[in-house]
Amino acid sequence: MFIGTHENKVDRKGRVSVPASFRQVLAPQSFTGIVAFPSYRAPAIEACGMSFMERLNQSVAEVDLFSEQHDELALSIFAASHQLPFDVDGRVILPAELIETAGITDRAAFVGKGDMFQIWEPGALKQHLATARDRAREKGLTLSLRPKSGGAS
Amino acid sequence: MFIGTHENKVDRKGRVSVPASFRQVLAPQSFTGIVAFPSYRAPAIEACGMSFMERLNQSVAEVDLFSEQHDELALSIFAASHQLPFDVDGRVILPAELIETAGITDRAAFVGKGDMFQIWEPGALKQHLATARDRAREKGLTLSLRPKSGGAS
DNA sequence: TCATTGCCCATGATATCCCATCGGATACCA
DNA sequence: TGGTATCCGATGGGATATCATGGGCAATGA
Repeated sequence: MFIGTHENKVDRKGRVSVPASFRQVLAPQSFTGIVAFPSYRAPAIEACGMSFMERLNQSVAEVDLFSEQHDELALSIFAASHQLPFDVDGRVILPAELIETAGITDRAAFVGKGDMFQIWEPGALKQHLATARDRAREKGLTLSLRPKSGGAS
Repeated sequence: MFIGTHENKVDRKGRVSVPASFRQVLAPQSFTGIVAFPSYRAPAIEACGMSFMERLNQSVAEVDLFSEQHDELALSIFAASHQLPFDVDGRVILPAELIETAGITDRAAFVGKGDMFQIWEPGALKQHLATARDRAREKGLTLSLRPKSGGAS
């Protein structure tokens, strides 16, 4: 699972190290790299491993092929996504499009979210976390825990 | 899996490079090239590898997976399909018929849809993506994620 | 014969590989 | 306990491979 926050440098070539602990999560997967796409609701990059995308693809495949719904679903998931392979040292190059949506310049913050993680401009992340915490407190947000059975990983 | 959007140039001879990442997906298949046919509902070209066409063929044979209407649709797809072999450098020549349905001139945008991909005139794709995104949001399209193959998550 | 298609090579831009360095954390030793 | 050695992850930079693209030329077919 992707856990914790790690801030890394984006070098002059646009490369940034994916945190080692995140790479370990992805290590068993066939594609050695990440899949990244713009977040719908925040100025951030969402990212996951290839196997997560395969799960999404399976879900899409259950919708009738050539239906309008299938087309919309598939496009909204895959069109804006980028496959970012690791180099030998576990770095990726963030495409210009994603850099812009997140407002990233020379630093990038990786935030674990369990199955996925996000990549932020560090300042924007700090603000976002602060407001998120306040809102959660205001609303008194709670979480219902799933039962243990079923073999969660 | 076909992921992401790639815009390439159509040269004077009508050749266009299929994105390298798409070629890699097709590499293990027997036919080194793509299968393309006009989109049923959009001004675009639908495309996939030969093995996906074979799956389509099997699905048509098995009645329970496809309704009769889909059967007709699938047959018309086979009729309108073109096999487009790669040249040595991974380019294909789009037939005039497909060029016209998509309104392509000198640029072609390849957009991944998981098991398949589409080829668009870049401007038309941009519009289509915008409307598709709005529609998806309007309808509140959601996707029930399939459980991991190993167990519930 | 001409037009088209497929093969081959050249080119520029970019990404990838490979190696060196640096710093923090831990392990080790006296 | 203090000091040092070692490991590992992050970072920087030069050399190389890959990709998209353009053009020449030969094989093919009408």
